[in-house]
Amino acid sequence: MSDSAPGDYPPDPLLASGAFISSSAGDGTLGNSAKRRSIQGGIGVSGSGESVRIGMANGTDQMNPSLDSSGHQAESKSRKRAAPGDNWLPSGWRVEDKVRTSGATAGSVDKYYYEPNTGRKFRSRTEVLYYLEHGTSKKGAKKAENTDFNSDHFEGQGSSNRASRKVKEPPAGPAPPPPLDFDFKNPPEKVSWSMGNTREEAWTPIIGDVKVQDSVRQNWSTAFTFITNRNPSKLSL
DNA sequence: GCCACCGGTGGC
DNA sequence: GCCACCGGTGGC
Repeated sequence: MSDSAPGDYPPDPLLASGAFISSSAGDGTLGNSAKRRSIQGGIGVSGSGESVRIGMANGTDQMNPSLDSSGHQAESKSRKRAAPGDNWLPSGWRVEDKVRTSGATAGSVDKYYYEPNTGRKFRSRTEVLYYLEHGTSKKGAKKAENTDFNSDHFEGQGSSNRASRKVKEPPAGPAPPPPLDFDFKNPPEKVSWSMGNTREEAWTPIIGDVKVQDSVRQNWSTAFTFITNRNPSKLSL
């Protein structure tokens, strides 16, 4: 059935920042596959109907206008159904497609988004964007005004996401790390990008002679994703 | 009290 | 008609 290319999953979510690197224009099979709400005859299967993907900017955008002529699926609709794929997801985030197994809507799919560091769960793109902007979820936003910049990044990769009991706003701790950690006022003047070895999908940013940390690069990606999703008109800051 | 899950609908 | 989104609640 599924046949995505074997190399679909980067070894490390931190590497997934392909916002500007479109890998291969050939296999454009992604995106549409999740577009359905099949109601299967056999209900009653318990769990196990889920698939998880790593959030990254997949090379869905084809800058090739003359590739297909069977309909215009441009993104002119930017109200609701604006995200065919998950390209808007900042790198590192996970998406989970959860299939409903009972009830009148059995068979339909719910998407959940997980923040890489805390594992916080979101039910919609709207919620994710809100979180990226405010650093908190709408519901948990009571009076936790914490501008503490906890700049130590974790490696989102650890498989330690499991034992989390309650995933939500830290009741007493500092606010979550700033989702948008990028100094728009002082961007680096020059960045060199190099691809170290062929196996790696990611390019490595270098400023001067110093490699840029992965976490920093990821912040760039997150900021880029957020801005282009949220404030396309304010790109000129 | 929390969380996961389903129901229902507004917008396309 | 399809689908993303969110309200509400049942179960733990």
